[in-house]
Amino acid sequence: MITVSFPDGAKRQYDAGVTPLAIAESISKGLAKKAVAAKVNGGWWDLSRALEGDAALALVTRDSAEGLEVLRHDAAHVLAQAVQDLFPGTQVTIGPVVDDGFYYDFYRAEKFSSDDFEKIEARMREIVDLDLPILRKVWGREQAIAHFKAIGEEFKAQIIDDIIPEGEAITVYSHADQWADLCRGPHLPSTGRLGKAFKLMKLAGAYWRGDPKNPQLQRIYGTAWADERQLADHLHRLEEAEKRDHRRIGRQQGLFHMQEEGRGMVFWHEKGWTLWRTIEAYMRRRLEAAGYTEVKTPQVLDRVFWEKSGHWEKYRENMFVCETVEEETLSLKPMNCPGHLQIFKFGQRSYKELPIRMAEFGACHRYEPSGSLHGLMRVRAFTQDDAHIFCREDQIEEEVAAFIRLVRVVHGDFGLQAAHVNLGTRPEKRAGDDAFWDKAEGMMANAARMAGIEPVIAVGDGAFYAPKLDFIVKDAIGREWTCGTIQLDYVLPDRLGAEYIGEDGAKHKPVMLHRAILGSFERFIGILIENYAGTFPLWLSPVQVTVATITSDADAYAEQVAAALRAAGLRTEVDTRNEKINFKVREHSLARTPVIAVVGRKEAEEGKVALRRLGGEHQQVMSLEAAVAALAREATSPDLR
RNA sequence: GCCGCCGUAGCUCAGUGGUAGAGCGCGUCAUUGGUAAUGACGAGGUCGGGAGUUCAAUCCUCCCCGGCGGCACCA
Repeated sequence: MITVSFPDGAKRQYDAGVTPLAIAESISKGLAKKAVAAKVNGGWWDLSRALEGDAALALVTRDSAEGLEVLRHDAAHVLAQAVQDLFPGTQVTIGPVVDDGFYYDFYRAEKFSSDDFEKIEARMREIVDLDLPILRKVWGREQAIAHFKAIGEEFKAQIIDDIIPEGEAITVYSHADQWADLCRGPHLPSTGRLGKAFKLMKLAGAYWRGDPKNPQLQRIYGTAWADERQLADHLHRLEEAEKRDHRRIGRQQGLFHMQEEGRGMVFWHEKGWTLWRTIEAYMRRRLEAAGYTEVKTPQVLDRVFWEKSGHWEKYRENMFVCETVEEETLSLKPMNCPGHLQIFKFGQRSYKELPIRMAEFGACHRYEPSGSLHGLMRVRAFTQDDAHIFCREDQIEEEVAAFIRLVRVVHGDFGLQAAHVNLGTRPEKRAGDDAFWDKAEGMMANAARMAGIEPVIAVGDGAFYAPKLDFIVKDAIGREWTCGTIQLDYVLPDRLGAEYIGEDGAKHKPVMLHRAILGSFERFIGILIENYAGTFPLWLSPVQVTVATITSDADAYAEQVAAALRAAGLRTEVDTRNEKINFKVREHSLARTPVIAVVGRKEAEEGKVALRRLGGEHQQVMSLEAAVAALAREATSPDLR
């Protein structure tokens, strides 16, 4: 007999060799049905794998996050079997679980097409219906390599050879005797338990082990859920997210466009640019209040300059380089930092001036790989809300902490919820010894704690010269975006010879903090469009009020109303077209105008306006003065409230 | 950059080996209507670009460009 203890503290006796599935059945039929795997003494365990000794057992059910992972992993295996059944000669590689689903990478000379999905899904459903038992076997290393080589699975053999450490048990899971895959597990007791709430989603290319020098594989993505309802919900969420796509809304609302002669470059139309300028004016005020000064540095600088900064050597591939008729070689700036250092170095600096917080809305150009471009999210010409804080080492923590507080306020003002803060620690390839990194990472973590935040450690994610903090926010539908960063830098000030005179009269090197809150205006506006789904709050909306007339008798009065609103700083348009009010209301509502001020003969006579809020069903009739005052108050930027 | 898919009117999309269609939008005219579509008429396309096959290509083939989804990249 063995003793099995449960998460709630209960203990029960079973015969040795009992399986978690049998235990689940002994507790309740429902539990047994919902179970997909188990945790034994904290580690994953198959439901059908016998327990030989005392154990702490937790059953994992299909409706839990961990249970879904097991399901998805099995879905990947069933996909792989289906593909190999239908397309003999296809080699399998790996098939992990990802957010919302799974994928499997295949190697096959012929191309898959999404037209094949239907056939593959049908075969997957057959495999589920067959309810094949999933069997776990432990093999010796040589046996496993020999087996996979013998059946032509070169990639699998390579995984064992290269990735799995000597001495580690090699487990193979099979679907009855039909199909087998190298896998760590755990897996369901049989394929029937997977259910049919899965769907193949898309086809993509991927490199074997992520390296472009390796063979190109074909990746099939799928999604899988505990039941049909969850699958339907997921597909619905995808549709909703697509409706928020900033490229679509940007076109619909006339915010911006891009065209092929300027890949990765944005043509900002009037409304989009208004949004930009509103954000910029807001940021300028926030920065000024936080003790920043603003500068502007050249767009194009000589090659020699970039050689000194190190960019010519390290960043050349991403730079837009141009030649002049006088045979100079110049480059558009990919970053603002070297420029800011020139301003710092101009004349002599005293420790009394530090910290210097030097901001620039710096327009940068980077030659990004063509395949990485994506709407406003990844562009080749962008404007950073950049700043560099030059300070003494003992000022770092305080500056970083103050920055974190500023970031939080700004993100909140744009309706973005703080998710977490990542501390990127020492990468493999790095400058500086361990003592330096210990100290630098410690300072960043400390600063975060000073601002009331426990950072999440992102191992190896730091810059090569120092650690950084990245700020992750959540948008209105729960998607996460990395927005805002602060990076420590001892290297560049040194390399470009920045110094200040200390209290002791000697020269010292300043430390530099690179930081951005929005990142780039382009990307941030893209995020905002998706966060608000194009329905911007009043203070941000490119058009805040549209004055719409009912009859042409009110045209003159409408202009008067608009003039009063504009005088109060409200971005106002007038619609005196010869159209019915229904038509105008519909059109301006679809255009997401926050306020429609309707004026007809009655309002003109009484000096009133009828305000209709976007999405609202009622109108508020009030005097023009009252409307102007109310709207002006509501439209106030959050930093001025 | 690599792999796959896609490219028809301003937008969303249908369609055929015999030089094209819808809805919305746009223009003109009529209509002055009280809170989510007034009606009539009209204009608008080298079917992404180039080459090839064919009596004939928007349709088939190849190359190029671009878009989309991934991968890789993001000192």
